[in-house]
Formats: sequence, C-alpha cells, structure tokens
Amino acid sequence: MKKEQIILKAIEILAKKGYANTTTRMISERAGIAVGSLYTHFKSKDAILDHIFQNEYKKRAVYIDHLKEKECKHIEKIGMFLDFHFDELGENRDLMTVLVRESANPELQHLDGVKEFTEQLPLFFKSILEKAMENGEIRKLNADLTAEIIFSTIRGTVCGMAAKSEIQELEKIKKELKKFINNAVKNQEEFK
Amino acid sequence: MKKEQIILKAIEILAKKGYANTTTRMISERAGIAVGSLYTHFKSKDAILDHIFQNEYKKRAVYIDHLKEKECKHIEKIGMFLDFHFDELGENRDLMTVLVRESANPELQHLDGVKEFTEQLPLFFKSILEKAMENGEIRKLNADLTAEIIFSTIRGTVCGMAAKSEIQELEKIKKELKKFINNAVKNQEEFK
Amino acid sequence: MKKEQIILKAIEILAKKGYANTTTRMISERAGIAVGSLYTHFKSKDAILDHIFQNEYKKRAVYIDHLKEKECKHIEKIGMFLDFHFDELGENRDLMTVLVRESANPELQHLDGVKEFTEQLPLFFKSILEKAMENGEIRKLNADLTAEIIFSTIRGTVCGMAAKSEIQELEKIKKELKKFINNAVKNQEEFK
Amino acid sequence: MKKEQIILKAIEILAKKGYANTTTRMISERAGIAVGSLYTHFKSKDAILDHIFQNEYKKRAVYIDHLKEKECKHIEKIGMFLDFHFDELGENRDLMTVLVRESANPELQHLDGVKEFTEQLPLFFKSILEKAMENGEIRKLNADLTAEIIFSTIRGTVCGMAAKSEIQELEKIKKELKKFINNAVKNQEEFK
DNA sequence: AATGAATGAGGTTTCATTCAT
DNA sequence: GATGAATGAAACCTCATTCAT
Repeated sequence: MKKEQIILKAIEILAKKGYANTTTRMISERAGIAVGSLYTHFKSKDAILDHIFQNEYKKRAVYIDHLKEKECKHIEKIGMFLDFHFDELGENRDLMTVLVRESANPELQHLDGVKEFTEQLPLFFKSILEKAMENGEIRKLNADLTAEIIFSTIRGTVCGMAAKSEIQELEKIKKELKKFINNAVKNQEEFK
Repeated sequence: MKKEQIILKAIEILAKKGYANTTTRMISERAGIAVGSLYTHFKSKDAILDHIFQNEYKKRAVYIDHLKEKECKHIEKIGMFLDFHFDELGENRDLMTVLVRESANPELQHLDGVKEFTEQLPLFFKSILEKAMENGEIRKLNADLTAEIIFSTIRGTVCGMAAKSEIQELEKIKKELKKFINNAVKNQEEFK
Repeated sequence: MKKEQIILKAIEILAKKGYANTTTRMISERAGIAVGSLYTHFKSKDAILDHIFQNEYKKRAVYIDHLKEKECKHIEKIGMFLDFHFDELGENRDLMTVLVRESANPELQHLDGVKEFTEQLPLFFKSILEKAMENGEIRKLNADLTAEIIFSTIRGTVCGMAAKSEIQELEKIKKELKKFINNAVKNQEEFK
Repeated sequence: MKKEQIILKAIEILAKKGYANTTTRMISERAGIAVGSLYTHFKSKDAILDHIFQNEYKKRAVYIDHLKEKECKHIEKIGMFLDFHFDELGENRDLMTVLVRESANPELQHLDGVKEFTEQLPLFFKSILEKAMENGEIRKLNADLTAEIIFSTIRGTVCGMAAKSEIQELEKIKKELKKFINNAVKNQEEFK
C-alpha cells in the first residue's frame, strides 16, 4: 500500500530531523513520488504525523486490552508492556524516536493521534498501579503521578538513549530499565 | 543588562511554542526592541538558545562541584540535585521546559551549550552512582545506563508533567519522583 | 446526456464561486463522476465555460432571429428581449450569474463563446435602435453607445441585484428595468 | 510612499488580468521589489485589493458629502457624480476597471473595502432619487431598485465599454450615459 | 468510456538575516 | 548601538491535466 510506504519513509526523516525540520519535499523525494502526490494520500503534513500516532496508539491499545485479560500479577504487566515497547523499538528505532519526540511537541498537541497517545497510555499505567496496590504487590504510591513518571521515564529513555545505541545494547537497556522501574514501585515490606 | 532581558523574554516564547515555531520577530517584539537589535547581542537565532543552555549548564556544574565536596552519603546527593533542579523549576518553569524539550531536538545538537548539557549531567549521575555502589549504599547496577535513565526520567517528567501542573503540585511531584528514584536504585538488602 | 449533466452542475458551482475559484474536482464531484471523465467530454476546464456561452448565445440568436421577423414597433422588441432574458433568469438564476460575471472576465475573452456573447448581443440592440430611430419611435441617440449601455445595464443589473433577490422580486425588477430603459430611449416629443 | 507605489503597479496588472490571475510575484516584479517585501506593506494579497477599495470609497464618500450640501436640483447631483466618476476614469482607467470588475467578484465580498463600495454607493443614489421624487423633479419610481439599476449601469458601462475605448471617446460616452439616465428617470409630465 | 492516483509547476506566505539610516 | 524595511530562498499546498488500468 502506497500510503504505508510514504509513512515508512517519512518516519526515517522525521527521526533524523524532527517534525519542524522535515519538509514535504524531503518526504516525497525519499518516497520516490512527486510532492503533490503526498496530498493524494494525506490531507496535510500534519496528517502524516497524526496517522503515525493513530496507528501506534491502536497497536498499543490492542496489546493493553490483551494484557488486561491476562492472569498474572498486575505489576508484571508493566514489565510485559515494556517488553512489547522494546520489541517495537528493536524493530523500528526511528518510529520510536518520532513517537517519543513529537509526543512532547507543543505545536502538535492538536492532533487526535498525539493526544490519545499521550493521554491514554498513562491512564493504563495508572490502572495497573492501582490494582497492584490493592493486591499489595507494590508499595503505596500516588498512582496518577507515578503513572506519569513511568510514562515519562520510558519516553525519556527511548528518546535520549535507546535511539542512539547499537541494537545489541537494547537488551541491556531494557533489563536495566525494568529493574529500575520494578524496584521503584515494589513493596519493600516483602523483603523484611 | 539588555542581553539577559532578551533571554528572559525568549524563554517565555520558546516554552510556549518550541524552538522551530518561535520567530526572531516574536522575541524582539516581546523584548521591546527591533529585530535588528537582536543581532547586535546575538550572532543568530541559534546563539540565543546556545546562550541559555551554556548558562544553565554552568549553574549546574557549579552546584555539582559544590556537592562533590559535601560530606554525606553519595546517594543523597542525587536527591539534593533533584531538589536543586525542582527549585529552579519552581522559580522558572518556562526555562525548564525549554531546557528539557530542546535538549532533545536533533537540529540543535551542534550547539556547544546543548551538547554539554546533555552529555555532562549524566556523567555526574554516573560518578555518583559508582561511588555509591562502592560504598554499598545502593544495589549493584549498570552505572552508565542507570545514569542515563535517571537523566531521562527527570527530563521526561519535567517536560511531560511538571510543566503543566500548578505550583502547589510541584512539591508532591518532587517527593514522588525522589522516592521513585531512591527506591529504584537502593540496596534492597538493607531491608532484609 | 452526460455532457449536459456536467454543464448543469458546473453552473451551480461557477455561480457561487466564480471561474477562477471553481476547480475541476468540484465539478466532477458535484456531477458524480471522476475528474478524468470530465476530459472525455470536454477538452479542458475552459471548454466547459465555452460550451455554456456557445449554448446561451445560440438560444439568444434564435430568439433574436424570431424577433426580427415579428411585426411590431422595433422598440417593443427590446422589451420582449428583456422578457426573454428575465424568463431565463427566473428559470436558471445561476446560469445568468455565470454568463454575466464571466463575460467580463479578461482571462476568458479568448473563448469563442464568450466573444460572440459579448460582441453579438450589442449589435442586435444597435440594429433595433437604428430601425426604431428611423421610424421615429425613439429619440435621436448614438446607437452604438446606447446599445452598449443597454447591454451593460442588463448585465450589471443581473449580476449586482437580480442574482441576490427572491424570485417574487424578479417581476418587480424586470418592470422597473423595462420602464427605465424605455424612458431612457423614448422619443420625448410624443408627450408634447 | 512605497505603499502607494505598489498599489499603482498592482492596479495596472489587476486591470489587465483580473484578481485571480494576478500573482504576488507579478506585482512585486512590476513594482521593482522582492516578493517578500510586499508583505512588509500588506498583510496579504487580499489586503492590497482591500486597500484600493477603501481608498476609492473614501474619495467618493467625501465627494458625496460635498454634493449633499450643494444647492441645486437633486437630480443634477447624479449627473455631477457621473462627471466625478468619469473624470477619475479619464485619469486612471485601470483603477476603474479594477473597481468595477472586482466589486462583482464573489470571492472578495468579505473585504471591508469592497463591501462598503458596493453597498454604500447605491444608498447614495437612493437618497438622491427619493429627494428628487419629493421635489417632483423625477417621475415616480422604486428608489431602491432604480438606485441599484443606476449603479449597475454605471458599473457595467465602465467595465464593458469605457475600459476599452480611446480617451477621446470617453466624453461622448459620458454624455450619452448622462442623457440615458436622465431620460430614464425624469418626469415625463413636464413635457406635456 | 470511465477512473482516480500521479504529476509538478506555480500559488501565497514566512522568516532569519542584512544594512543603510 | 539601534532600527526596521528589504530580501529571496524555501515552506506548504493546489490544481488542471494525463494515462495506465
């Protein structure tokens, strides 16, 4: 599908240059089409980014629904979500860079896809944290804030670090990050 | 000093619009001077941002030097640095938003100030973590990666959350974040 | 006939937006066909307008021929022509708006249909005026100029006013305009 | 004044090509400046036309105020206004062409200058016609409609004819048009 | 005949930077 | 030092037209 082909090439450039420094001409050239042809597939430059975020949000929403029904400790689900996230990262580093960077771009908060992505995912973390607290799996904490912190930690880590690293490093980073978050929230009492 | 006046006003706009969507005209108007006058104080638009980052990096470097000589548990120093960071945030929210957002902007990585800011601070965390590990204050961890994770966590949290919140919320966020990081790195053994 | 269907829909849009602001896509969408299909019926966008003008010119030419053979005062023929014109206006307001507006568009003067429409109709008025003068039906006047004035008056009135008015107003406008023109040209002597 | 220089050159092109077919580049080139410089003087392409109409409306409004205070037959004032109009036409044919043509352009009706021009002038004719009727200077007629007809007649005549004619013809056209309008409205009774 | 994705020239507008005053 | 009009490259987007299906 041509539309997806454009998205793929757009992500490459967006990852490297950032949204504001990516021109429609760059995208069209990389995609091997005329500038005008971009507009037969997307209403505007914005719409390309929106499409990317919508897509990725949907993927995550589906996975989260799947997680919700899983029978395991709630807190493990955050680890699983991290796995999912890092798998994606392994497969498409540029995509993650774009998601992470532009989701913090103030000029793009009007896009539905971006809004969903930045608002819904923390809500997921929050609900997991709340259930894990009820179950005594983790220490008492402010679910709202901590959910945002986790979201931010993941976002920041991916942006600042993972994007620059070699593939073989990813596994190490993931392990470190999981341990980091796990310790951060876990119920210290059970060690006593 | 006129130069500092420009910086102050520039930060206000940069925080709200992002670097790419901030024009030199906006800055000059807000600063109450002519566009041309910007260029008697700064070589270019870039240079304004560079100046901001240089400034802030120096402030942190000074504080870090001061911390290094302090006699206390190494791990407490991260907490202190967080305090310092959040005090700044309380005083100048816009500034923090700019630092955090633009330090992740790929188009600005050529600026000396930005480079120092993003490279040197993790090095500081790393050195603290290493010493704290030697001292048995914290669990064994990959100092490199964890330093980056902490940097990213702070960066992400400020950008995604602190910037939007009311002042009275800041204290709560800071406490939550300190506990989060503290737990994440601390030596679980001591609970046994 | 498909061709006429396209014309009909094109007129609707042309009336509302003007030629330059009417796109081939708009026309094709309104006509319920693909853009490409426009070009199986018409050589170009221009050609659509040309076809409209050709059509309407022919209608008028036929009516004028019919008038020429009529046995009545010459000057009454202008009134009759006005009736014919306003009947058309009553039936298809959009069409009249297009004819009137685009016949004054300098970028369309190269179209045969447009040229005929703007050049031939005044000639008709002129010939009537000349005969009416010979017959002493009207005052002495410059037939050339007055013919143009009448044409312009009709054109201007339709464009500026008739197009905006309610249907029930049309009759009033027509009466007023006929009286206006009639008085303007009539032989004052006969009142003495 | 540079702004007026741009207007002058813009009018030349607008007269020849029409608004939609006049590009900002054409205007800037003819005015001997860079494209971007247009925008230091005008907010947009629209604004150039608006400026033209505002200007001309003001000129007419001033003259009309002057006419109102004149002591003479009301109906003579329309003749005077025609004189004023044709004097302008003699001095700047292109300007008149633009005023006349674009005042009928549906895509420009949102401009304040255009609105004033097309709405206020007929109101002036109307008020003259009403007073002239009270005074028995002219026959009984619908002042509203006739005012519009006169406005349209002038507009149409200028556009369709005067714009194309040689200067020496103008005087003839003006005389013919004055007589035309005069007869059209005058009180036939006085001839009895 | 009908389609509609693809084209690319060309439209309007923005903006960092310069320079004569 | 300060000014702000002028610059022109480059941004996003439109649209009449074509052509493979």
